[in-house]
Amino acid sequence: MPDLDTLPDGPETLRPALLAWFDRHARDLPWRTVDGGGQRDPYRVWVSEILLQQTQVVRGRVYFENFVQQFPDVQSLADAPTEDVLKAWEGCGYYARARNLHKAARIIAETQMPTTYDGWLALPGVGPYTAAAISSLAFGEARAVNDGNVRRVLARLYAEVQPGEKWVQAQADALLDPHRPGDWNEALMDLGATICTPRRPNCPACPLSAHCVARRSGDPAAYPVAKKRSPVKVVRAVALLIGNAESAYLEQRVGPLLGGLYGLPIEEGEGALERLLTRLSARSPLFLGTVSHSMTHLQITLEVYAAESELMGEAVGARPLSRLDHKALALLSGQGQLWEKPPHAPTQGVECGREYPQQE
DNA sequence: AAATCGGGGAC
DNA sequence: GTCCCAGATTT
Repeated sequence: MPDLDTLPDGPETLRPALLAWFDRHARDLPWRTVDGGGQRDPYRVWVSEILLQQTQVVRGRVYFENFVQQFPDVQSLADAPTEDVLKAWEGCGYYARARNLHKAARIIAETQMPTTYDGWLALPGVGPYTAAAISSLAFGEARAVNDGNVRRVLARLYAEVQPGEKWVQAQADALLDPHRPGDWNEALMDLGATICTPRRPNCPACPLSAHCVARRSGDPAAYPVAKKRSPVKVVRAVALLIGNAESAYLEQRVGPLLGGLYGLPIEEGEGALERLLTRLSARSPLFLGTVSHSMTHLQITLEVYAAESELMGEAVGARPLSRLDHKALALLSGQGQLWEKPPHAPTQGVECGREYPQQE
C-alpha cells in the first residue's frame, strides 16, 4: 500500500485552495475588465493574449493600452493598413504576432469571431495556449492553458524535473476546475508570475505550499531544470545611411526576421559596402560607427556608413523600425569623430580619421 | 524534435 | 553573463 503522506494531493484539495487565494490576490489588469453581464470583451482578451506571448505582463500592458485605444475593435483593426499595426507594435518584438493578428482580424471581419477553442485555433497566430486562454477566459470553455507559468508551477507541485509538453498538459487538464475554468487558468498563471517565480519562489505566501512536493524536497527552485538553448549566431553586416537621423532612405524588410518593418539598407558578407554603394548609386562613404544588438538567437554587429545619393529620404518617425535601426540612426545624433574606415580595420596601424562636414 | 523569431526584466 | 517571459510557426 502506498504511503498516503507522500502522494500528491488531488484536485478537490488544490482547487479551493488556489481559487480562494485568487479571489483575494488576482492582479488588476486592463484586459480583465468585464461588462454588466460579467463577460469580457473577446477582442481585448485576444489582443492581450497575442501581446503577452513571450512578453512580460508589465511590458505587454503598456502596448495593450495603446493598441486598443488605436484599434478599439476587430473592424478598426481589419480596416487598418498592416504598417499601422506594426507601428503600434514597434519595439515589442516577435513581429509575426502583429502580422498574424492583423491577418486574423481581416478573416474575422469577413466571417465571424470564433466562440470555441477549435475555432480560435484555426486562426493565424493562435496556437494551443492562446486558443485555451481565449476560449476559457472569454467564453467559459473548460480548456486548460499550458504556458511557462503553468509548466513551472506544476513541475514543482509534483517535483517533476523535466516536464514534457504532454505531461504538463495532462496535469493541467486533470487539475482544471470545470466550474471556473477561466479563473483557474488565471490563478495558476498569477501564482507563477508573482509567487512561484523562477529564481526565488515565495513559498511562505503560496496557497499550495502545503501540497507542493518540490518544497518538501527543500529546493523548489531546482524544478524544472532549464531548457537547453541553441547557441547564439554571430552576424556581421553593413548598413548605409543616406540622409540623417530624422530623414533617411529606408527599405522595407522582407522575410521572417523583422519582416514588414523598415530600416537602413543592409548587406552581409564580403564586399557588403561595395554592393550597397552600387545598389543605391551612393558615393563618398564615411564610417559612422558600429552598433551591437543582441537578440535571443542572434548577436548582430552592424557597421554603419553615411553616404551621399540622389535617393530621397523619408521621415523616419512615420515608419515602424526595429531597435537595431534606431540604434544605427542614433549614431548620427550623438556622434563625435567620423572615419573613412573602422578604427579597428587591419589595413594599417595609423589612425586616419577626419572630420565629417558639419550638417546644417 | 529542433530552430527560428525581439526585446527587456531580474538576477 | 544567466534564464526567463500568459508561444507560434517553420524546418
